[in-house]
Amino acid sequence: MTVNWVEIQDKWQKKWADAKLGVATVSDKSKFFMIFAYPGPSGYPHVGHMRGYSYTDMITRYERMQGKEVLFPLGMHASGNLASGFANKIKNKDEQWITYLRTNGCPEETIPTLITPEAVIEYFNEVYVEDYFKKFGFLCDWDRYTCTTWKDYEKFIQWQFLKLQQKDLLVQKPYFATACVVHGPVAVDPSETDISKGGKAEKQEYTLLKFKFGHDYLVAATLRPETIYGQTNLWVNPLVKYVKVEVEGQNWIMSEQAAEKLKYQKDDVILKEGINVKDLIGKTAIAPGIDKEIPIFPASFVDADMGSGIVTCVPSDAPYDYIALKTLEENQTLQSQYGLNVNVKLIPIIESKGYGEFPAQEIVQKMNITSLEDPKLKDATAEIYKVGHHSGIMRANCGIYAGKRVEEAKELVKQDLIKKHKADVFYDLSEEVMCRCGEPVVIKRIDDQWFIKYSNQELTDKTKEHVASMNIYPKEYKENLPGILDWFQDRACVRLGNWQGSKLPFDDKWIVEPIADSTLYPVFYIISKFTKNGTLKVNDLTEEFFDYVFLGEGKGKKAWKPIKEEFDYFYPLDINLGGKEHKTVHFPVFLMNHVGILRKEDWPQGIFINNWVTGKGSKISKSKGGAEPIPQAMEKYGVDAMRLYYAHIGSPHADVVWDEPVVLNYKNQLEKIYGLVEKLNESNGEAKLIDQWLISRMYKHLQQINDSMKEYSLRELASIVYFTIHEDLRWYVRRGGVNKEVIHEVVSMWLRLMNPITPHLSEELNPSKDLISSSSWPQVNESKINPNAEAGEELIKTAMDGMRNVMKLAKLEKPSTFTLFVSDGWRYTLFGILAEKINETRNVGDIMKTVLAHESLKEHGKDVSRIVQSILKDVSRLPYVVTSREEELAVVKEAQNFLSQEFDCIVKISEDLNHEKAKSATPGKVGILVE
RNA sequence: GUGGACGUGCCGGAGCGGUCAAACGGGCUGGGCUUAGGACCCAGUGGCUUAGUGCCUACGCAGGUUCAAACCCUGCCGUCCACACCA
Repeated sequence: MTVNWVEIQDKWQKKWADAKLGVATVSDKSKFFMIFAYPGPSGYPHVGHMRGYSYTDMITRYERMQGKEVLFPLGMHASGNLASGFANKIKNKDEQWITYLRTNGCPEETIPTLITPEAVIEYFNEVYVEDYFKKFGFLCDWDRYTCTTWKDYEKFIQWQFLKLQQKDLLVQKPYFATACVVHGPVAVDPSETDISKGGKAEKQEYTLLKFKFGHDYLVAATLRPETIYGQTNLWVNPLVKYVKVEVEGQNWIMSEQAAEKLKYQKDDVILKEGINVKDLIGKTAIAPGIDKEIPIFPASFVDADMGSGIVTCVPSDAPYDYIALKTLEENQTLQSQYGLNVNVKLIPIIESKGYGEFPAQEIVQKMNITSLEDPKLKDATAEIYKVGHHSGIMRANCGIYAGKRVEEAKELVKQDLIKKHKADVFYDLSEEVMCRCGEPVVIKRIDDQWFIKYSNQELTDKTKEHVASMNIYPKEYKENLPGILDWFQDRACVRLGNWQGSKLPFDDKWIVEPIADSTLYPVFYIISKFTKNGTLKVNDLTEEFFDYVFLGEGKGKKAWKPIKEEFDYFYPLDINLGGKEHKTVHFPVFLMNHVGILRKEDWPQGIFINNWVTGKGSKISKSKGGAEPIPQAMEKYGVDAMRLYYAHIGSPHADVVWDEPVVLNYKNQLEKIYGLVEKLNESNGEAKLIDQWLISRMYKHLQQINDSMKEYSLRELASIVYFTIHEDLRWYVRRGGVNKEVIHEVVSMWLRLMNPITPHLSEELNPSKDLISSSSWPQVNESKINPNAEAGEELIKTAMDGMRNVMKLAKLEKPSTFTLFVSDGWRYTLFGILAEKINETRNVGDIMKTVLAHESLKEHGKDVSRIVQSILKDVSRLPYVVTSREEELAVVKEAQNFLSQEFDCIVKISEDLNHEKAKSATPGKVGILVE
């Protein structure tokens, strides 16, 4: 059978739109407001993105069916430089990107127009909504769609920053930013949106040690200031060009490259002259902190691009230093070339776990490293650094730091040296980074950088307290959040340069940085409706207006009343859903801005974290595949199959792998269901015993679903609806169920349960005119839950198994006659004394307590455990409620009918309780005799 | 480094102290249907078995708590993720 999914999708999406199902208005119902972290215009959404988005639609559909007034709005986070990055690639006719646009269905004539950020944003505003969200069946309130680069949004952000300032949550202080030498600040991260190279680079804080050298200073950059006590000499590289520069009135000597970088971090770095390396080697300098004169030696491993191009040598704890020293000691030619007499004694300074006095020496010997070229040196350094940092204790010769942990001493030594002007701070990148424009990226000091004061103790405490009352899924994240909030420090919130975004209201050279302008925005969906429909003009969005609507301050104009009413109705936000990448930045700032600015009753109520869809064996990415374009995927699998895949393949809070055959399986499953429902609809027959079973099962499933949906366990919902119920219905059909009324009742329930995950299928299979998407969730009817009916089916299944087994053993192809011996099991009463307890509770622990407490069982002594186990097994098999033997036999009669058909043979029932087969049968089951 | 998560059958993944040789899918094997393939339907899929759903061995490794542990505790090994102008 083939189902035309595309046609079905289009048909129902149109009907939903016509019925305006997504439109949210103030009503007397209770409300449900949910969003997902809006996307940015970085490209087309891929199968990974659609996962979390789909969850939002599933949850809001579920809540809508619970009778809530649902607000599910959407927007585009276009701030930052994603759009300009995108536009630049098209402008530069980047083949890869143009192909990417084509494969994703961008019309040929549109491609050349996407050369400005504005055009890119506009294009994606359209594409996201029309080709992705609507096509995925999302029931959003499109009247509220917003984009962060629109004028009305800017007004809102400016208000937000005014409030932050008024609440003293903004501060200006120096900042060391990663910046392109031409374009200003850029983001250095693995996604490489701003840069063309070096995404993995880290900003490292070096301590710049100043070695007195005559009237000048040699400056050596180190990541381990605490090791100054072990310094034996300085390293310079004879092949590196060194220069003398004037910095803050002093002369510093460093590599030319370092001086270049330092210009961005210090004022007035004036180049004075080049230095001849030969004038350095063999001389001495005064080491800071220990005030000791140490020699300057040559070493080839010193890199002009790293740090200052001068390295202080600590051979006891730095493998490179140790090997370099060894090499030099053994190289008499080199020594005499520079007139050196190298005879260095190692100084033990750190007590590292598992190592002796000289960890560097030890590890180098252990790893058999003899040359500076050995790549293992890197690992050795990392290992020593790790052990030293982690477990190290400063030894007795380390002055006032003796006995302190390395971790602690590091910071103290640094601070102390800086205070005494014997050191400075220098930032550098751990590897080379290039801007998209081809210029190098450096670390640049910005003096008047604005920060949001997330370190504010009151704000942090209030937020932590609020988190405790929130609904957060998964719960592990709820436990982590307080820690994250404590750790969260002040964060730069504006940037200089040509970015998309809102201007800072009181200092308009700054553009609000994209993370800072996406923190409080759920409130804006209240406003966007009115700016879009013309009720509000951009100029109406004054501080007074926002204060009135969002904070309830002031009297407000009459025209603002309905807007405030909407805000008061829909706020607070019930759930904000976002990927796990948002855990440490987006969600904390989202919370803190709400807490910092809004009234307590408007603080968010919930967070839902969804994990990723990964490619097979690797992260999903545009180049590596796995990023199957959605339009093609929708056609190939159908939207419902994809939604079901998302819901069922794994917990929302675990990563899953995008695996085509698996998605096809889900499509297949849906088609099986489609076929089954069609077949069921043709049924028109008698009521049978099995009807009660089916109805009972359905209500039990519903109960279970309702239970798990309290936590939005979409996987559980999917599992029951698409697999367990499907299986039940197949059994129903197999057992000859044909009751039209029952089928109608069950299918109608089933379709409604399907709506959150596969809305199109549910509508398509619905015979009635009313939309399932606007119907209500089925109600549990406990009186229809019938344990006896279920027990009966259990018996039939067991008898079937038994018969099959017996046939196999007797090697019978087709026996003529079976006799079923009904054991006395239904009234079987484990040890007599337990009967009451078992009837009272099915809880094994409770039964257990009775067993253990009972005198007469003590005789079983040491073997209690075993007895307990056997009792428990029997408990589990006792089919629910003890009834009369007549009822028992009625069920067996049912089995008799069914089994004789199934096996095409004669099935008899014997009531002979003394027959050996009846006696040997497990309680609650049947003994079987075959002839 | 800091913080977090995870490790179950041929595979994906349930189970979160007793109804567990382990749901549900997939794969594989056998049977049915069919001209054939696909789809669909049925059965089987740790080992041994005196056949009684009985015994044994299993849920990364090693211990511990308990009448009872895949599930709780401790240590170890391994995998993955987030860490601040990327949203």
